[in-house]
Amino acid sequence: MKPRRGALPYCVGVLREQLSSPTPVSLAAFLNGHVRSCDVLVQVVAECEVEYAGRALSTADAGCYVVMVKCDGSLQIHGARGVKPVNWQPRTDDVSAFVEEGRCVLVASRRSPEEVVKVTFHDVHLALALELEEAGFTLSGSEKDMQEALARSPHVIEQGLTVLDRELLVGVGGIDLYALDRDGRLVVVELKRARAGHEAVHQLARYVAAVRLQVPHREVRGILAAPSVTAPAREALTRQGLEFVEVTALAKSEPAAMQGALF
Amino acid sequence: MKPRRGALPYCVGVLREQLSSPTPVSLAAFLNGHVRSCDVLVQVVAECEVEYAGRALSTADAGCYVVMVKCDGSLQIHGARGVKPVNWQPRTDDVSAFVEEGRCVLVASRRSPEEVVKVTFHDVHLALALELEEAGFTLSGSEKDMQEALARSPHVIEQGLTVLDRELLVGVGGIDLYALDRDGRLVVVELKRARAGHEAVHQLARYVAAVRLQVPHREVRGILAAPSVTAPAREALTRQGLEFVEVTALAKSEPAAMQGALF
DNA sequence: TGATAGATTTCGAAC
DNA sequence: GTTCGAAGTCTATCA
Repeated sequence: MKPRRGALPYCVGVLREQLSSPTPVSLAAFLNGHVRSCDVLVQVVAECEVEYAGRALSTADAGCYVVMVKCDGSLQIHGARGVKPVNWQPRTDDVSAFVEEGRCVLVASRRSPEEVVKVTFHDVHLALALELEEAGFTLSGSEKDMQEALARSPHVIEQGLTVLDRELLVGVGGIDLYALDRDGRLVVVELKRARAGHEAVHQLARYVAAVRLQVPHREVRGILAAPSVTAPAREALTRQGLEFVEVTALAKSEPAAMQGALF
Repeated sequence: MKPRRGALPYCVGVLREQLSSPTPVSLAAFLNGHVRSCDVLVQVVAECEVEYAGRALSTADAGCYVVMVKCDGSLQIHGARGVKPVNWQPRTDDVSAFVEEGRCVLVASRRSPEEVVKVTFHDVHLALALELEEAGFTLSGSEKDMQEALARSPHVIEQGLTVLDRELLVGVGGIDLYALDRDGRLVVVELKRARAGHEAVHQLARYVAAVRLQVPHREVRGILAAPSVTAPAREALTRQGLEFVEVTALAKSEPAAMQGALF
């Protein structure tokens, strides 16, 4: 790595390069040099304005933001508040910087959908190139985990339930759990990892209708399995002759143990 | 601002404070001193591991991440790829740092839902406190804009249409546009800024049913207005005696002009 | 490539 | 606080 104007002496290891108050030319060179480099995350803290054109149009007035370009070409511009960036681009086909009218401009574009984010830098306070490491990540408690757990222990939903299939496709969309109750009736189970609203009821109703259409001679039950339901959703269930069963998303011991470990 | 161990000389303006390779004690002091300060965004680049317990459970193995805490208490931990952080917490009730077994630990928690994110710092490369500025932001092309435009020019949907109401509440949810056609029939219009799927059809059907219930003696039409529909959604519309009208989300001239301005 | 559904969705508005 | 729906949602999966 050759040192640049404004580069600091401790640019080793994770911190590949740091520029303090770079000129537009050196910022553009810095950006073009590091963007999309393997495992390098580029960050610029600057007064800048941001324009977006694509599925919608937006303008962020000149203000101080943190601009982040990751090695996969994703771009995000963070303001003072919120997890969500002010502007972003999850995938880009091209990210490049240039100097225009004495200012460094970063343009990130993608086709399909055709979109552009343009960042015009005014005062640049800091530019960093960081070399991050990928590390293992595990998540549990998704709907998929819940489905696997209930497929192993269907009695949690109802005594005598036998699972016939998971992710059974009926027309469009898939039935989370397709089962047989103790009386030989078909059971369509729709799972929700969190409180269920009427969309969940609608989904369940669609699947039940699809099964009834395919198997007209059999009785078909519909069960919404979730940790809780909203009141209107429960009414909708009752109205349509569907059922609700309370199931907790995570094994009860797990979160408690985790909470204990954290405090 | 009093200078800390490792603080750099150019800590003025936007860059409130910068620490290079701080000790666990100084990092904890730094975090507790800056977190939730007005307009201050705190960032730490470090080898760390992250645990999350709440709606789900997750663990990120020790690796190099960018940890960001904004002044509203939101937390996000970014890895090398993607706009989405590895871990995050959109709202927190408490963010605090302390030293545990010789390591700085950051804990961000919230009640309702009860959630905790714990970051254990190993090697800390950089810690920044940045003072960001809020600036104006405008977005156009949202469904709300579309609704306003169509309320002004309902003939775009159909000749002779008269808008009676917008966001009319019927039971749960609101009718985007409630209108009267040239023959005096009531018209429920559901808008979508992007391609509409069967959820949009379901929404429309619910609203139409609600209006028919409230006004049993009147004929009620249902129109889905969107730039396009999926094939299954179109079938569902036909099946339920509902209609589709193609409306483009943005005025055709706008995006083209914007694109031109950007390149 | 298109369609569907999940997501620790986030975010904001209405009640 | 609850409920609901939009979002520039994003992302993975499957036909």
